[in-house]
Amino acid sequence: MGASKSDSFTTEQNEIATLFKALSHPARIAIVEYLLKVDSCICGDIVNELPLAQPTISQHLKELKNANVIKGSIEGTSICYCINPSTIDKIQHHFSVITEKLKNKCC
Amino acid sequence: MGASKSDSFTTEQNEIATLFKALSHPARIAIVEYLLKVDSCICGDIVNELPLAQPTISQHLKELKNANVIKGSIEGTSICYCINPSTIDKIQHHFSVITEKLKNKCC
DNA sequence: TTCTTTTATCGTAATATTGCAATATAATAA
DNA sequence: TTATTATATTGCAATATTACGATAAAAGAA
Repeated sequence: MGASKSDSFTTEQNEIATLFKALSHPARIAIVEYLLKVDSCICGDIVNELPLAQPTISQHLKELKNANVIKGSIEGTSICYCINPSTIDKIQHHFSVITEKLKNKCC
Repeated sequence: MGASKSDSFTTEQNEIATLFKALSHPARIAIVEYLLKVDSCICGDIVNELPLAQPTISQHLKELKNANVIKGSIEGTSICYCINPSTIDKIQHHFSVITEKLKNKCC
């Protein structure tokens, strides 16, 4: 074996895990931070900003897009990527539920 | 190549990525959810709860512990695992910073 | 049209993750 | 002491991820 047994878990568990996986690489964190810094941007900017080759960044952008962390829209010759606020909300909600459950509990 | 170029990114970027990586597997999400449900628990409970073999769960617990998502303390013959609230706080803070930056911005 | 720019995809090598059987370790019970 | 119970570690096969050179595709410029 070696593949994760995703069938054995709920859809919700798989979804939130997929979301976290999208954010589990420093390059993708750096991309999100850069998008936040400049609000929206052209992909070429990211290629100049990060110490990775263009195909690698394109691949990371694809993963972030698949997980709905970012959105991309064609703008002339290049593509404008930006953060998808609803996904950020979703993650934040997940943690606020955890925080709520942690209240009045100790170990 | 194949290894992630973590040297090329900041310590903070690597730290938060490592945290997300710990939460990027449905089994580990299920473990966190179970710990929240019962507050604290004995590892054996988790083995009975999840559709994975004992060594696999032990491995997932180790990863969660390494990332400080959970804490484990010896309690007689078994080990009591529970959520580490400060790590949850750290992640939540990360997202509140993002949410703050997203305000007054649009794409 | 051809050239240039921007981004995506393909192919592939290096490395990491996942899962589990077998085994080891540690602590209590008999 | 020898079980028994609970958890960890080892070793390994299957699979996934990461990175990038080469190449393709798409769109505007000359």
